[in-house]
Amino acid sequence: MRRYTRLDAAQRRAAVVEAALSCIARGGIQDFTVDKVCAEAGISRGLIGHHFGSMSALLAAAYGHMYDQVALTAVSASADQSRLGRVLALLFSPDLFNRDALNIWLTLWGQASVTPELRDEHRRQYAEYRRNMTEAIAEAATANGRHVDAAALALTLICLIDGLGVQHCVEPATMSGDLALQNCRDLLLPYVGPF
Amino acid sequence: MRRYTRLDAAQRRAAVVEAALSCIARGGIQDFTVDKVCAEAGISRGLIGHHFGSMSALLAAAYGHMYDQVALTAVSASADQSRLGRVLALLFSPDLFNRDALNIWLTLWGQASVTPELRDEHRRQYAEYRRNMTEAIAEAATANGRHVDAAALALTLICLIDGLGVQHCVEPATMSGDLALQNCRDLLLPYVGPF
DNA sequence: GTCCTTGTTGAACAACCGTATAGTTTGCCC
DNA sequence: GGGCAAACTATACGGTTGTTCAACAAGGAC
Repeated sequence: MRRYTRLDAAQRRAAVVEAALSCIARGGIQDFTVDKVCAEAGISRGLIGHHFGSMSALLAAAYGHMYDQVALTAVSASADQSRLGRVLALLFSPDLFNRDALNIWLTLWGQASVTPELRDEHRRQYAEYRRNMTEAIAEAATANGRHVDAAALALTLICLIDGLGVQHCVEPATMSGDLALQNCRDLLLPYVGPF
Repeated sequence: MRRYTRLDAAQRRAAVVEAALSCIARGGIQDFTVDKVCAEAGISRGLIGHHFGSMSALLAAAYGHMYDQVALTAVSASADQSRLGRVLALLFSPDLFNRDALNIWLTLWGQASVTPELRDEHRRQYAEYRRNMTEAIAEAATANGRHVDAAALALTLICLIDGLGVQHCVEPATMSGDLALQNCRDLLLPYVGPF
């Protein structure tokens, strides 16, 4: 009888990352431990070291996976509205705007503000995030014949999005995805007009 | 020779809380350990158990201390502007809007979203926070003869404030206190008018 | 000066942490 | 069906975790 099934290295890595994120969603960074992640993934303790080398490397991989997931969902978004409208609808869809996912983000931010490697990666990712958002805002504004400081507005918008996420994470009843989306639209409307 | 100096229980508790917050500011929840807090406070390991019973109780006390600190600073704020203007100027003053303090908040939010006791306390405190902000907004709006949904606007504003704090925490160069304050004023201006 | 409350120490404890490593099993290749 | 790379298990290890507890000492009361 088979005692275990081998997986391709890439597949196993993905499975372990998934398990790590589940643990973080459930109990924050306190539940990001060798024992708990391995139990969640159904593997033995040694495998994390074999595939990732260390727990901090696994955390970095998990961080990257979160961004990949957003980018992946972005591709499949419907195209029947403006780019800005699409991005916002995506960010507040149940797939991304839910307690588990936002709890993971909150935990990762806390780690990023303390761990140099994670912080650098965060800044790289956020720079691209800001660039994309700036473009989307500029598009919407020019489509309405308006002139705005798109970069500044994008930064503000991103901060609001993050804050709405924190609120949903700690007190979901007060901040649904729909309400959060509406808040963002209200912020943008006076500047870029309808989109 | 004296081997140590006794402190009043209240004073010692305050000193330990202060040390705990220093540790959290430096290294997040990972540095919130018995050894590190005691070293920071210059006391022996047994004293935390004696004064707080457990580390989670110490964390709850530290959480409360953070709110007390904001309330205390609020009392000493100058009165030469509207209440809303005062509150915002206070929240983005260097005393409250700095990396150490915001790193503590970020860490505490992450814990609150995972620990039931902390989460309940957070909700209580935020309910009052929201109430105060709603009143301040309503005052400013009526002073300008405008009518707004003050409660909804207060919730949005608070989320923006939190998001700006996260941004400053992880990437201080992109979000100064002055810029954060301006962002909040820009959010409010279209609704409540000048304040 | 002696007592007594209580703030404080320091060590002991079991449980858990992340990492390293030696040995086993799997499944593909030839 | 034998060989082989590598995915995987299982255990051991030193260090750190939070908590407990008996003994000590400081400083006011009297």
